[in-house]
Amino acid sequence: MTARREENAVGLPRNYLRPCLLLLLAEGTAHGYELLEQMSTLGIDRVDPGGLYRCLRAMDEDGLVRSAWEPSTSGPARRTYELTDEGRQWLHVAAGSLAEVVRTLDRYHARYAEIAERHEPVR
Amino acid sequence: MTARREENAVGLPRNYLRPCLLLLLAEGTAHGYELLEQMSTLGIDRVDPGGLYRCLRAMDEDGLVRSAWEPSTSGPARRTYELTDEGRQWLHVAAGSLAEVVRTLDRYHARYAEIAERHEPVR
DNA sequence: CGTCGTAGGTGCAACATACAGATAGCGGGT
DNA sequence: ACCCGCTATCTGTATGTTGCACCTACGACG
Repeated sequence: MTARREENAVGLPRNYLRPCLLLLLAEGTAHGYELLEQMSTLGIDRVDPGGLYRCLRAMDEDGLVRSAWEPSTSGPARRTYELTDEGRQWLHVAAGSLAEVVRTLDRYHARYAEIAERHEPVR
Repeated sequence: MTARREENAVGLPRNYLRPCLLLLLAEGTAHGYELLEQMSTLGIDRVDPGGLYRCLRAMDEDGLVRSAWEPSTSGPARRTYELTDEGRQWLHVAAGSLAEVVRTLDRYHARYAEIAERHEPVR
């Protein structure tokens, strides 16, 4: 039970993190913590740092990004991530998929509106 | 490893099945197998029957739908599902959440288009 | 009788995500 | 010197959602 985060709510697409990170990296090289903060500008707050770093490493292994340790002048060392050509391609594909999702969801909504009308007469 | 079903592609929202079934049921009482076939009209092909029936039973337990066995004249017995008021409410909420998802995805796309422009100059 | 179409169902493994820490460097305050 | 808070990365584990592979059962048709 444990009242989980929120009674099974419908949420963002599966595997949404990857396209988000790729987009941010397409806008410019960055390191993990920076990306973590910028995620909120994409409409996601409360990103799990663990998941984010794991995702970055997975993308590194998949060759979508290239990483390099950057000795910091102050504070702990940071790993900067740079998008590869393959990553850019992947981003393009993902953007297409997301557009497809939007189309599907629009169809859903149109259909929902139709039946909702029947319940709430024109005011 | 097992060659993963499909290179981790980005897909539809989490828990999308529920809102879909609720919408179809809002259009009229139906039984599982019927819903299974109608799912394709919502843009989802290849729905897993197991998952669908499980989802229906879960919604029944949650009070979103009411089910009744219908003795069939020919073929196996079928269980018909009817939307409850609570289910209708839930559908409304879910539709709102999905609209929110679309808004988020639109923002994503706008931002993607901006950087894509830089790579493909105006032709 | 075998097989097809209808109808509902179980069990399990893989995967994605959430939660909860651990570690570690640096700077500021006391 | 010590702790605290901020930056920064990472691990371990529980939980939830999905997909895959099956199984049962009824009726009709050849």
